[in-house]
Amino acid sequence: MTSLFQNLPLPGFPSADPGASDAAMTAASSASAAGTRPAAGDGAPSARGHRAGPSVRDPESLLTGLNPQQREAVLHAGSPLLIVAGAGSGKTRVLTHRIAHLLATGRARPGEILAITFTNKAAGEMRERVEALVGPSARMMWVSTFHSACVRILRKEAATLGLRSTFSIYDAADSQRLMTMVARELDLDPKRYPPKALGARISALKDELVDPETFASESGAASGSANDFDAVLAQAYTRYQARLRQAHALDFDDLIMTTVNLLQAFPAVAQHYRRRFRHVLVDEYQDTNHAQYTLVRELAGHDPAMDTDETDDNPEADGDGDVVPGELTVVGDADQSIYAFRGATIRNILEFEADYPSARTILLEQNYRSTQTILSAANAVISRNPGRRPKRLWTDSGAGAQIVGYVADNEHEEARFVAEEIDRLADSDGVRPGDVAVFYRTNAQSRALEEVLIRVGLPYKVVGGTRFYERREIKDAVAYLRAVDNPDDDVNLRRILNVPKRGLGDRSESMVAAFADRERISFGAALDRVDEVPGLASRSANGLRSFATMMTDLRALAASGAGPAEVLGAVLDRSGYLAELRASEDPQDASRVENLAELHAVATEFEQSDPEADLADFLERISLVADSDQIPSADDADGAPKVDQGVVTLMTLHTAKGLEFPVVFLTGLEDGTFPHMRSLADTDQLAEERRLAYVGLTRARQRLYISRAAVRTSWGVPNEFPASRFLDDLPDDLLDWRRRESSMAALRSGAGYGSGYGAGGYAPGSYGNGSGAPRTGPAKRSVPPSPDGPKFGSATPRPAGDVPSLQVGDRVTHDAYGLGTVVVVEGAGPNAVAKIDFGAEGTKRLLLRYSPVTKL
DNA sequence: CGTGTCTTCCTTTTT
DNA sequence: GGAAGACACG
Repeated sequence: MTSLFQNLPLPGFPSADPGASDAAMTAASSASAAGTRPAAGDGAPSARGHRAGPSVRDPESLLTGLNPQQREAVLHAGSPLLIVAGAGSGKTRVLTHRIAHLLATGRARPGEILAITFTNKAAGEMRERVEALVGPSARMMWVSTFHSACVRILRKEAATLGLRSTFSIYDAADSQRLMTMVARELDLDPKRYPPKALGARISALKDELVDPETFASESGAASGSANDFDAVLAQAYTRYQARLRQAHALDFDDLIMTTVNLLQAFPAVAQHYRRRFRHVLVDEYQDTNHAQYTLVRELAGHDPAMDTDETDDNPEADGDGDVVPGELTVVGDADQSIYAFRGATIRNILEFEADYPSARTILLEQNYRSTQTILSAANAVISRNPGRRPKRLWTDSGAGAQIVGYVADNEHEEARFVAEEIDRLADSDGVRPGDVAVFYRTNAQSRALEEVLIRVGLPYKVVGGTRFYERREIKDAVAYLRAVDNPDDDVNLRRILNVPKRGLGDRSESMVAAFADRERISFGAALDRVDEVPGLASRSANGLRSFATMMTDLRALAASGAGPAEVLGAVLDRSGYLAELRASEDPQDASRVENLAELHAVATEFEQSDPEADLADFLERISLVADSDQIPSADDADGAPKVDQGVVTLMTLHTAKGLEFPVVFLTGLEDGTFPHMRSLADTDQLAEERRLAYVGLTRARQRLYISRAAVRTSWGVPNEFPASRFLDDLPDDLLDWRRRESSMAALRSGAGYGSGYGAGGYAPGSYGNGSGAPRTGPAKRSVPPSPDGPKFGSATPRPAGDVPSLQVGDRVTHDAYGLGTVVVVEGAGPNAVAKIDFGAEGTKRLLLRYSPVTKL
């Protein structure tokens, strides 16, 4: 989110940030934090570092307590710097001290610093910590996410690009709706060209800075030599961008790409920012994609092949010629790169030295977070990744407790174990709920955990998942606000046209749309001319007219200076949205009302923290909130008046990056769950899963638990999963298994089902330690399910030898789908995946080990 | 012509 | 077990 610098003036005119509360937007949990912050403009530091006035801090004192490498990283000057920071190696400390040192020595002024992080939370923390070191002047730095920084630049320079400075920002859901509209307009068969797939490809293209024209010519679409899909994609991309432009909107990827385009097309603009940002610092560099990488280069200046040292007292090259490049510092860890799926490329960090030949690299390997046991486990897992630069974390803080392992029969049992263990730790070690985090691979896994936590009464919070801003009622309300703010925002306008129901269906909508198309105006503009739209039934016309009037009135209200909260109130009122929900019997609708009240509270708070802000500012802020921005912090009282015990935090492994907890539960360690099914067949993806495991393991400070469920129900069907291959990598002596195998496995081996397993089978007691045996499912399909075991037999894994070896064209039969033909085979052996066409049943992608498929 | 229910996908991970 | 689209009904 953008809150931390919400009120910073645009580039070039530094002034104080009134300190808008950073935690205010933490979605559902928002209510608490804001009120405790200093009011806008009172100039008091919001954090602990109470140094009145422009504190001139002794630079030397900033080095105390740092190890030699950290110290070096703080002091380095004169060339690009890569800090390879292992997990828990004090990276944030180094970054903040480096910034503070720059300021304290006068090498930089606050306004000359641009620090980029991936999450707003990280940005807020960094700002607070620098401020604690050097005082309020720190507020003049730009500390923000890539996306927020780009929004700021784009709003300032909008005119240069012929863009409205009040452009809307489309989030993922908006983009997809727009893509669907585009696909329909182009009459695309949604089976062959799913809007989602098109959207994903377009997003990837933007990450690579490929614009529609370039794609059309490079893919051959322009010359007709492209394959079908690319030709369609080129068309869709072009149209999608046109629609965005027409709506005065940018999607997430545009924010970066457009900024890069701006800087590249207008050297004067680029120079302006280069002159301003003498120090560019990028956190989590391993997660940058190509567009972000280029953006950094544009902002920091290309490699200083020049070695004219940029001396301390002449940081400004006020020449008329090229600006002397600023100093670039990047921090990252290739082992923690977990966003390749969305375009991040490790290349950026691996080849930093090639990109910037004069770069200096500093390695931070000493870990200040975890016990040696935890680090050894993490090292063991990550060292299995091929082609990585060797790096070994170490600590001098001692071995600590063993890692506790647990094999549950199913996900409910697993959750019960987690809850009981948290309870036990509270009694025996005084562990508070707030000290504990539970991680999982996919959001869907949170459900079983939540059920148990509710039952035992442990306070918890799920971070991410069905996010506040993705709930239907919130999206609806926000769509209203967006449409009020930007009359040309077709996507949002059309979303709410018939919400709540006003008798305006597809028919009316498409007529208006057709009219808008013909007149080359936006949908919103067409609404204001309803009377000219041909062929409308009078009932529809009336409905449309009163809708248009309502929107006009709401816009007038917003223009008259009403704050976001007031506009929101008016929207909910006049649209009848609230009335409809209130009248409903559905208990779900009651909670929707509550959520809307929550949104209203957020808006009110926003208004109070910043009386100047208008609707557009509010919308911008809520567009850029991230999951990790809602992580409960210690001072986030969240309605707990008693001694603050905090709450257990549930989140995905991805969200967990950058965080640490005294106690960590890593759940769902099953092949197919984690590593995820869809990555089993691909080495690169598997390597990323392994890094994800590494990230998860290294979050723990003192205690680490790993667990798996033998049977896990995913979308209705209980499936049996074998132990995760990552468990094999953990040295036996680090582990204390509380339960080694599931009841079923014990039954099988104990009851003599073990014969016929061959080398791949499990001997009792050998669970989870690396015997080097090939990974196979422990199950034999003929075993009858136990009473509370899986009731659906179709997905029981089988020993490696049993997996049918299929070839394209083979005829097969499936227990549930019947006869089919193999279309594609991916991978081989136990992890082979086949696409099979079952005719009327459709084409399915099946992991053969789990599928009751028989070759005919 | 609009609304309600039935079916189909789905789920990696996110700014 | 959920949301979005397809289809049939009023």
